[in-house]
Amino acid sequence: MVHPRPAEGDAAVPADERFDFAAIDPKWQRFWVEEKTFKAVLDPDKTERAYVLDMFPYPSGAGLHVGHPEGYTATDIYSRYLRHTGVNVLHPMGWDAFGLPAEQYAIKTGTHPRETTKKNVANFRRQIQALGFSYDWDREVDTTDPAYFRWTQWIFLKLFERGLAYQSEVPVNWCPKLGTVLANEEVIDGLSERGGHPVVRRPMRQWMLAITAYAEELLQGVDNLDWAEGIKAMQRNWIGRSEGAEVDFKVDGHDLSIRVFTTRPDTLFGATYMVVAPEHELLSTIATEERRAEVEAYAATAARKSERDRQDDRKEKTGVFTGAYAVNPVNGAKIPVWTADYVLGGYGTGAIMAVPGHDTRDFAFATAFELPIVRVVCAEDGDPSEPLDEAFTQHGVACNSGEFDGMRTDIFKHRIAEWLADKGLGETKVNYKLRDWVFSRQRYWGEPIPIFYPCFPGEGADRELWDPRRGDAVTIDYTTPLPVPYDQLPLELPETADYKPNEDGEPPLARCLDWRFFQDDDGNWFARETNTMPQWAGSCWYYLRFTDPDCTTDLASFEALDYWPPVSLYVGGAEHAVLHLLYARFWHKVLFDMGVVPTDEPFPRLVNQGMILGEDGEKMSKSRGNVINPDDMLTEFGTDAFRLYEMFMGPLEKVKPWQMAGMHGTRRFLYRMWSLYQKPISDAALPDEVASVLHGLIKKVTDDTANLRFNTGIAAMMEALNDLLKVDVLHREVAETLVLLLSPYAPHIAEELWLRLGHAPSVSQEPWPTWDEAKLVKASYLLPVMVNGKVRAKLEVPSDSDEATLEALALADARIVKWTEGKVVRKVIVKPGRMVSVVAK
RNA sequence: GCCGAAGUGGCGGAAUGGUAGACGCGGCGGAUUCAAAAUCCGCUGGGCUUUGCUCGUGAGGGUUCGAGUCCCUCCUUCGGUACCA
Repeated sequence: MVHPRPAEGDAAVPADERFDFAAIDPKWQRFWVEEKTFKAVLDPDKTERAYVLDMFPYPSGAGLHVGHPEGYTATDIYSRYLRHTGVNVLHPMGWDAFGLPAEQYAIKTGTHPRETTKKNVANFRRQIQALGFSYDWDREVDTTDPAYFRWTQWIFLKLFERGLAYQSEVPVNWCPKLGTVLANEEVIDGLSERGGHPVVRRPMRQWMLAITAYAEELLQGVDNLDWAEGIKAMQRNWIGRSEGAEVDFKVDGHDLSIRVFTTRPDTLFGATYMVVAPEHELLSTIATEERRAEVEAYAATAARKSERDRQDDRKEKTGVFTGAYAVNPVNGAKIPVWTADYVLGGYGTGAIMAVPGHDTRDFAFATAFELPIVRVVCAEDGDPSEPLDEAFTQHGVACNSGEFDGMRTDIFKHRIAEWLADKGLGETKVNYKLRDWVFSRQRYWGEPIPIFYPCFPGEGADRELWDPRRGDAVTIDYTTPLPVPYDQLPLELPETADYKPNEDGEPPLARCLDWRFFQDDDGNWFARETNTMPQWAGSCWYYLRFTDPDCTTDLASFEALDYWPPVSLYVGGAEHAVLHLLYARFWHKVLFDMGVVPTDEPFPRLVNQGMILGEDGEKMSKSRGNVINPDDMLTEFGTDAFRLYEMFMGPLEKVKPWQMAGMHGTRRFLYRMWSLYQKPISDAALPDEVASVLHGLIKKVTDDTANLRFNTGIAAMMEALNDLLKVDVLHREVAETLVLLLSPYAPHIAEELWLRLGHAPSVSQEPWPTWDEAKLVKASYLLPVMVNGKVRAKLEVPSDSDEATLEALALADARIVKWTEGKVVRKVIVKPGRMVSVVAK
C-alpha cells in the first residue's frame, strides 16, 4: 500500500478512511528492520546511555503467550521514550534455547533438538517482530549457538580454575526401572510419578558450583538493589543466613564428641536430649549393640525417602533412640541421643541439641516420645516454675540456668557463646541455607562441560589392542579433571540419534564413543565429561554478550563492557525471582572479581511484571481453555491496540485478568485518534486554554512514561483526545506533540500520522516534547471549600488569589454561611490551589 | 507457621494527607439506519423527603481541620517458602 506524501499544510485525507492497521503495521515493521532504525551504536561521546533488557524467552513450541508482550511492551515504550530524549539505548532480544522440551520432543520423534529449536526461534522472532518492538536485531543471541556457548564454557573453566567448580557425590532421585534421575517433583510416595516404579536416593558424581562461597556477598548486595521488596526478601530467605553457635557435646563412654549448631545457645541449659540426622557419620559408631538394628533400619528407611516425602511426613515426628548418651557441656547432664529425620544431614552439622521448652519441633518430638521438657526462658514478669504447654520461642529472661539466671536471653546468647569459646567447647558460627549448585545434568541438549579425564583399560581388556571408542572396558580417573584448553573451545555436542540416559544413569553423551574418547600425541587416552550444563547456564551472562555479540576474542570487548553495563532496567516475570537472578548475580560477582566486568551487580533495577490471568481470573492454561493467543489479537485489533491494551490493563507489576472488551476500547481509541487527524490543521497560535491543556498533557505523559506508569499515561492521552475531538480544528502544534507522545506506545499509527503531517520518517528519532510550567497556569480554578471536613461549596477563584482573599471569598459564600451560621469559626486552613477548610463549632 | 504483596462501583482500575471513583469496559437513554453492526451525543456508586442531604474505599480503633492514603489490632485473597535447629 502506497501512501502519497501529502502536500505541505494539507493533511486532509478522505474523511471516511479508517485507521487501516492491517496495512500500516507491517509497513512500518518492515521499515524499521530494513532501515535498522533501532541499531545501538557504542559512541563514547554519548555519555547518556541506558541498557533496557527483557528476560529473554525460552522459545517453546507453543509460541508466544500474552504474558511475554506485557514486559516486552513496557521495556519497548521505555526504550523508545529514552531515545526520544536523546539517550543512547541498548535494547536487545535473544533466545534461551537449551532446554528439556526440545530434547523430549527429540526422544519421541527423532527430530534433532537443533531443528526444533531453529523452528521455534523463527516462530518467536516472527511473533515478536509483529509486535513492533524496537530491538536491535543485529545483536540477537542464541545460547545454543557454539559461538555463544564457547564463552559459557570459558566462564565454566574460569570457575574451575578458581576452585569454584568441583565434583561431588550428591544424592539424587534415581529410578532404576526408568533408568533416569528424577526431580523431587517427579517422585510421589517413593515411587516415580510415571509408571509407579521405586525410586531411591542414590549418590551420583555431579559437578557443583560453589555459590556458597559468595553467600555473604550475594546477601549484602541485595540491600542496595532497586528491586521490589518481596523479591529481595525471597533472595534473602533463599540465602538464609542465621547466626548462632556450634557446641561440642561429649559422647558418654566414647572418646569423641558431636558438634551441634544452634541459634539459641542461651537455651543450652534446657537441652534434654540430642538428635543426629539419620545420615550422620557417627550414627553407627555411637549406637549401642541392642539398639543398632533398629537404628540402622530407621536410617535405611529415611535414605529411601525423597526430600518431598520427608517434607510431607513432617506432621508426624518419627525417630529412634540410639542407646547413647551425650554430656551437656554447661551442666554436665547426661542426655539421650536420638536419631530422627526432622534433623537434616545437609544443614548445620547434621546434629542438634533439642530444647523442647523453646523450640516447637523439639516440643512436638519430646511430647511424642515422652522426653523431659524444661523451662529455661520466661517472660520478664513470668514464673520460672510455670509448666510449658507449648514451646516458648520468644526471648525473655534466663531461668534454671545456673549462674546465668535473671540475664536477658538476647544478651545471654552472646555471653554464653564467648564462655564456650573460652573453654574450647564451641564457637560462634554463621550458617546459610543456600547450598552449592548441582551443575550437571544427564542430558543431551545442553552445553558440554569442557572437562576431560585420564582413562585406562578396564578389567579384562586387552592392553595391546585396547580402544575405548570400540566399547572396550575402560576405567576413568574422575579424580583428575583436566580443563579443555581455551583455544579448543567451543566444545560442541556430538551428533547422535539417541537422546535418552541409559540404565546406569549415564548421559547420552557417554554412548557417543568417538566423541567421548580421544588420544593425545603421546598416545594417552582421555575421556570427556558426559554431563551437560543445566538450562540456567546460558542465561547467567547473556546480558553481557548483548553488549558485543560478535566478539571472538572475549566474551565481549572491554570497551563494550565498560560502556553499556550494568543493565539500567531489567524486566521479567517473578517466577525467576530466586534461581535465575541469584545464579546470574553469582556469575557476575565472580566476573567482577576477575576484573571482567566493571560493576559488582548485573541488574541494579528490576521490575517484575504481574501475571496476566485468563478472563475467568484463573491462570491461563490449555486445559482451562482460557488461553489468549497474541497472533489472533493482532489480526483482529492491530498491534498498537494490543500494546496499548496490555499497558492500559493496570499497573505493570500487578496480576490482572484479561478482558477482551478492553481490546475494543483501545482499538476505538486509535480509530478516534485517526479521525482527529482528519480535521483541518490550523497553523494559528495556540489559545491559552489549549496551551495549558497541551502542556499539562506533556508533563503528565512524560512523568508517567519515565516512571513506567503506562496505564495512567494512556488515560491522560484518552482524556485529551476526548477534548480535542470536540473542537473543529486541530492546531499543528497539538497535532505534532500528540503524535510524539503517542509514538512510544503506539508506534505504527504514530509513524503514519507523522508522515501524513508532512514529515520524513522516523518519528522515533524526533526529540521529545517539553512543557513550560508557566503555561500550565490557568486564569482561574475551582476551589473546594470544606466545613468541618465536608465539601460544601466549590468556588471559581482567580489563580493569583492570596490566602487572605481566598479565606474571605470562602467565608462570604452563601453556601458556606449556611453551615457556619450560629457557630464560631475556630480555624480556617487555606491551601491556595488546593482547598479551604473551615472549622466551626 | 513464616516472609512478601494486595483488598476502592457491575468489571479492569484512578487518586503528592486535600473534591473518592480519572480513563476504559459494561449498562441505560438518544441520534444515525429499512434493520443491525459500526459510529456519534448524554447519563451511569448506594439511599433519600433530589436546587439539596446522607452513606460509602475488607472490619474495628487511633492521629489530623481533613484519612483510600499515616499508626495499632484483626479478617480475607494472591504469590513465595517451609522440620534450616
